[in-house]
Amino acid sequence: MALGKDYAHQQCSIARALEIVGERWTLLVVRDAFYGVRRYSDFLAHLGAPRAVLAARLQALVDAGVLDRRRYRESPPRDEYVLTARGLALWPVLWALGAWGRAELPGTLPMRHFHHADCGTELGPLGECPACRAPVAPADIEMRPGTGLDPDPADPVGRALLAPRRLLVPLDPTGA
Amino acid sequence: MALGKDYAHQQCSIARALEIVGERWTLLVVRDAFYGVRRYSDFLAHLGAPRAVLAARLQALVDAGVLDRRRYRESPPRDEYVLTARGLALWPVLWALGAWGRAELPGTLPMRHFHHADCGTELGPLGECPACRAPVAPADIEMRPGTGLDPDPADPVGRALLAPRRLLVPLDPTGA
DNA sequence: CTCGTCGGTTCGGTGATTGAACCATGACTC
DNA sequence: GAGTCATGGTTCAATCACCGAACCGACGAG
Repeated sequence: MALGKDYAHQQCSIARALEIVGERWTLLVVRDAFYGVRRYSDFLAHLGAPRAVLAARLQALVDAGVLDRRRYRESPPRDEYVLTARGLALWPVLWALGAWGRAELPGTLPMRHFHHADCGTELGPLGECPACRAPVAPADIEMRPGTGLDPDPADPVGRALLAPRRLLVPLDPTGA
Repeated sequence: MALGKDYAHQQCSIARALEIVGERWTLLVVRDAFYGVRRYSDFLAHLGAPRAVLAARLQALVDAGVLDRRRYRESPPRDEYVLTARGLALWPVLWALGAWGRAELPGTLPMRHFHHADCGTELGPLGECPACRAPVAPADIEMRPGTGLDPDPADPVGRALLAPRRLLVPLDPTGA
């Protein structure tokens, strides 16, 4: 989108945030990173985005300091993309979007449920734990499948994400 | 973006939300609606988006039930775009984006401050009132200019938004 | 009757996105 | 060491969205 050019004159933190995460596919890449996806091929399989776009988005997110690209194996050389602290701080944005989609867009069953891993309570509308009355960090959230989820997705990443799992735990589609 | 086509297979509330508000300019239109902007020409002056794009976004938001288009004068016929309940529910999304931009993107002064109108306390990072310890509805938020704001914007809408004002109160650029 | 405003639509040019094909590296197999 | 496969991209033509500028119709004012 080349947002930097067009939103530059906007005197607004929202516009500045959208310059970074407002492009097509970008927030879905970040969402998958929270779900534990780390590798190019897994993002590709789960998102269905064109390869060139995915490569551009990953690079832009690394440049923006949202993702960190790091070598996890030397031979053959393989890199993975991991959320930085700045990327982890995007969780409230994803939560707010998901909560709005669940509450305001009719005609669908719940896709995924999010629980406070420590106590098992399902998170409230603001992403907080109603039992502990405190905000819950992404690392302390357990994701469980809902009734609206396709029980047999075509891609291996989607299948691996059917199991209850904690956010941010690295995904291994082959092991599922 | 024609998101409906491409995100359709995504089993995710976030993706469904982005189908509606994920396009370029869309969330900035909604932001301006919270600031009190209601008329086509005011959106145009404040956003700087191309006229055709703005018309398409307004229509899409009306179709999605986020904005309501209603006649406020018969002669000459004039319509205004007002947030519906579904649109008002988007406030947490805008707040989360703005909070992330303020906290994580370095090198700028605060643009705007948001206070609980009832008690005057500045809102906390989750959009809640630290004094009252409760979430604050958009209608109860007062917006005050920050030091990072351009003190003399070119467009009349930007000038009208320099004064402290409550969210959702209709904007009248000519009266400022 | 002319001018100005408002709320758009239309238009040609430019830039981004898409799907498909291709490629480089390294491991694994025979 | 030749062939094959997996990974992680890049390249390419075609399409689509976006852009700025111009135009248009309804209406009111002078």
